[in-house]
Amino acid sequence: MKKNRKEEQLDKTPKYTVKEVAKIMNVSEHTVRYYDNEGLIPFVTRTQSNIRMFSDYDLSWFRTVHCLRATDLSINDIKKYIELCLKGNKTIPQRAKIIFNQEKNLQEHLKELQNQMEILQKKKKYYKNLLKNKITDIWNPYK
Amino acid sequence: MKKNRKEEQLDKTPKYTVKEVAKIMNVSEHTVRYYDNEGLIPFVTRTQSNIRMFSDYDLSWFRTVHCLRATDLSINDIKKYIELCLKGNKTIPQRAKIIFNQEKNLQEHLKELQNQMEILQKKKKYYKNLLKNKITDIWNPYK
DNA sequence: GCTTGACATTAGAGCAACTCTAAATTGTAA
DNA sequence: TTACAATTTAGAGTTGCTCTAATGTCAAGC
Repeated sequence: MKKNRKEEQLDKTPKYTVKEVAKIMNVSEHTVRYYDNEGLIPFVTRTQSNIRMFSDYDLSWFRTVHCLRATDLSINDIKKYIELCLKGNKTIPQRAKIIFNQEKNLQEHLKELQNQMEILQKKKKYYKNLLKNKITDIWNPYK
Repeated sequence: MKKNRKEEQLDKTPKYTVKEVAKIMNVSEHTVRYYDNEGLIPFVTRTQSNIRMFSDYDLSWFRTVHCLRATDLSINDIKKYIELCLKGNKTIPQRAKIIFNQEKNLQEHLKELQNQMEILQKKKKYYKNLLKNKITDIWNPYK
């Protein structure tokens, strides 16, 4: 009872190498090191022979970074967000603003991509017809 | 009757400056010149004082380029696609392959973005609660 | 005619976010 | 102990813009 309180539930014992994190998160090892070097994952530890080891807790930071990056927030702005997180509860309004804004941006981006998808599908149809030798006599701008 | 045949319907008279194209296509003027310099819009003409003037026909090429770019095809691959278009009907199978592949990639990208949207919305909810002072005692990884 | 201002042009520098390479180090296996 | 696989770093390279500086063109106002 009364587990699931605060951060304690996320395991902080080092478990995963760069390679494993890369695989789990579906990014390149280069990218994992790059994010760490940029200070985006704040508490990554090293073995005595200087090898990065990520805990589940580190992974949860990485997931946040990955989400923000995948939705096109700049590395610099992600860094600012992480730093706000580290400053505690008083930065909640600022962080909230960033997240709300990010959701709005993604909404718009998704809409745009869905438009492009329609165009692509018209092109697809056009080529399918061409390949079936139904030469489309009418000019089709979806080349 | 019998209009709408082949390419003839697209007006090739120069009409739009770089600035106007930028506005119509919602990209920067730099980008318009960059695409033209890279040879992605094949028939752009110039005034006697060397100013680019785009026709509706040029715009239709630009729209194709824009669609492919917006769905993350590289400049180089777009160039290849345009060159295939210019080589006529014998390149239809190669072009079709590019478009089909592009549609598949976009499908996957959209799915990924929709996943990220779910995560963002959980974060949003989390922050909304925090701002309402409903302190979430339970640790929420969506910081 | 001359200047001023508004646009265009170019070459090339700058930038973000990777991506890759080379050289060094370490740990493990034969 | 020698070979290998994996890791580290600094730094160079790449892509796709983005911006700047220098130059050119043209119409309007004095």
